[in-house]
Amino acid sequence: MTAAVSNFKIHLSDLFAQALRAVAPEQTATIVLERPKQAQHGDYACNLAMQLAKPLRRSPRDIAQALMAALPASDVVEKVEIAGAGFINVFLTVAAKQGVVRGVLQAGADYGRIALGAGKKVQVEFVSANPTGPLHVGHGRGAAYGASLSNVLDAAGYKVSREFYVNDAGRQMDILALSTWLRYLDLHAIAVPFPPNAYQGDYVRDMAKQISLAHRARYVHTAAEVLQGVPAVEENADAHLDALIANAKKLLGEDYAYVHQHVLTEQLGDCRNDLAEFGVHFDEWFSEQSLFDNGLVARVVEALKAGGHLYQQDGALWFRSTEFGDEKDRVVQRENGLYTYFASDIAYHLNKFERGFDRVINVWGADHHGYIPRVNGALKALGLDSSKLTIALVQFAVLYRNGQKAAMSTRSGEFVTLRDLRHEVGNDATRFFYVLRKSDQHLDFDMDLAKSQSNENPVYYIQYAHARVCSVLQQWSGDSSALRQADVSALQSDYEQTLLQHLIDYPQVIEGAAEELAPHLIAFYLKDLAADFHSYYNASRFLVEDEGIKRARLALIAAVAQVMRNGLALLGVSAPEKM
RNA sequence: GUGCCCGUAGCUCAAUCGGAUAGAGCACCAGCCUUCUAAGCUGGGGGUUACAGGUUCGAUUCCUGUCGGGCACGCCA
Repeated sequence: MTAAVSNFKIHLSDLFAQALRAVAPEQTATIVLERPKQAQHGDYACNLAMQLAKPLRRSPRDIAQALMAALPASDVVEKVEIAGAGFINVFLTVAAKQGVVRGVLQAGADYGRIALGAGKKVQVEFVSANPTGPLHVGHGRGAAYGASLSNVLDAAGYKVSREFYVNDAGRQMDILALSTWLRYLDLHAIAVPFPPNAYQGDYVRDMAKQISLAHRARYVHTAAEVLQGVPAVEENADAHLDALIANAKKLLGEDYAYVHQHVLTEQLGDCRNDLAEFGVHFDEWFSEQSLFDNGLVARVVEALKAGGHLYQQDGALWFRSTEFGDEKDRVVQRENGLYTYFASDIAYHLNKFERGFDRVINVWGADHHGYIPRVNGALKALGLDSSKLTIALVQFAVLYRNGQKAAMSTRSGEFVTLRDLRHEVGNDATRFFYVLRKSDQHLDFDMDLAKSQSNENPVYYIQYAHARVCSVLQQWSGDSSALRQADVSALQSDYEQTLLQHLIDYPQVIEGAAEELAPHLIAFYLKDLAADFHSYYNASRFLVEDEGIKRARLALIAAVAQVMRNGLALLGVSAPEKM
């Protein structure tokens, strides 16, 4: 079992460990305490007796009986029962559970922060979209997941660095630069057919207009020059594009770098603004080009060569990734002398490891899963500890509009952008919807549902609960900070017990979400907490005559609101005081 | 064809790294507002967990096979 965080869990584990030593000193079973689904099974259940049944050759209930007798007394334990096949169910005293209210109110925004990470440095790299156009809804999920995951890890006590890998070195950027230039030529009445595999979006025309406005006819060349030696599109679309790029570089000379830089800066800036509006921020924007500029790509290839992991074939340089479990070997340097994306990616990962992170997490689209073995292989070949690297795969979000799949293709220009989605659905609902599924599950994002009726959005359900608490506290108009010292011994009802236990669970939810890299657990927890609060709200009154009861209940719901704020903050969702 | 992921209520999804009677929302039916927000609550019907075996005290969970769906299999990035 991993390090327990809850005081109750640690305490009870310790008690059971003592009982185990007394009953069966030679046994070393792990002590598992879980929260039963049903309240009648107590607050915590231990299956130790069933684990021991086989090695001890005794019936589970006998062993449970012995363990129970050997269990040291504790002032937080109300009673212990044996149930079912041999479960040992522990019931905590009400007083012990009530203590959580004060704990939450005193810790405030820090309630739920745990020491699991022990200050270890972890890097989370996510989004890392090619800066060749607006982010689309698929990127949005990676952004929401990566940002929420980073927040969760931060709350779990890790020192988190959020990073965006900028693919500014590849062919795609050249295609974007070319696309922009061709649109620019079009503005200057130079008739060159626009290739079908170039970037079609309107944003390309916009950039062309900017350049034209700023530099007039400086980059104009004749159609004959542009098309000189270019093979027909119908023959080979890729060769057609590459030849156009080559001509662009030749004709523009040093100006090509300007166009290239301009479109990169524009798109990256747009991407950064888009993400910032979405509440997604990065500590580092890491340039792929820098890996070439400082020679790290060349160095890493040399290192692999020196280690005997490379070989020459068909004029290209191959990495023997099959030795590390990959399906086939991979090219790191092409016949034309250019390094592959894989080569710069190895260099990038080496760089990550050299920066001294204890753990590196890559958030990738699930379509990249075939890429994992070669990256791990390369790390091993370089003598690095590949277990420090975790790839978190995020399945694509499929957008549905009018009950039909919305086509998404960056080049065709017929896609729905993340920005469109945010504006139509709202940032809160968008962030929440994205992390409402396990990340490796397909996500059907039904826009019509998300934007049509706000009351169908689960995020409003949680926010509404928070707003209700705020409303009650406002009408009470007392000193909220005084609730920290409130006597909460009046909290005895089933509704109140349920809420207390929920609040106690919160740090463990953080722990689980951090360990499993699963921020969706926070979303589900908050839905459950909100549901229990709404039931409580409908069944109880808070602003009652009895001062003691009133203060106890207000303290409880103030604690509930605090945990909601904390949880929603991790997901990047606001907690409005009024709705 | 090979590899990875997935298959749970009519729909969208849960189920505490093997636990007790598989749970929510939506939809459907019936109720609850002259007192703190009805974007809420209460109750009801809904299941051979795709299928067939196996492992053990115990399987939605682990293993094998079949069927069905998604993704990936470039000297692209």
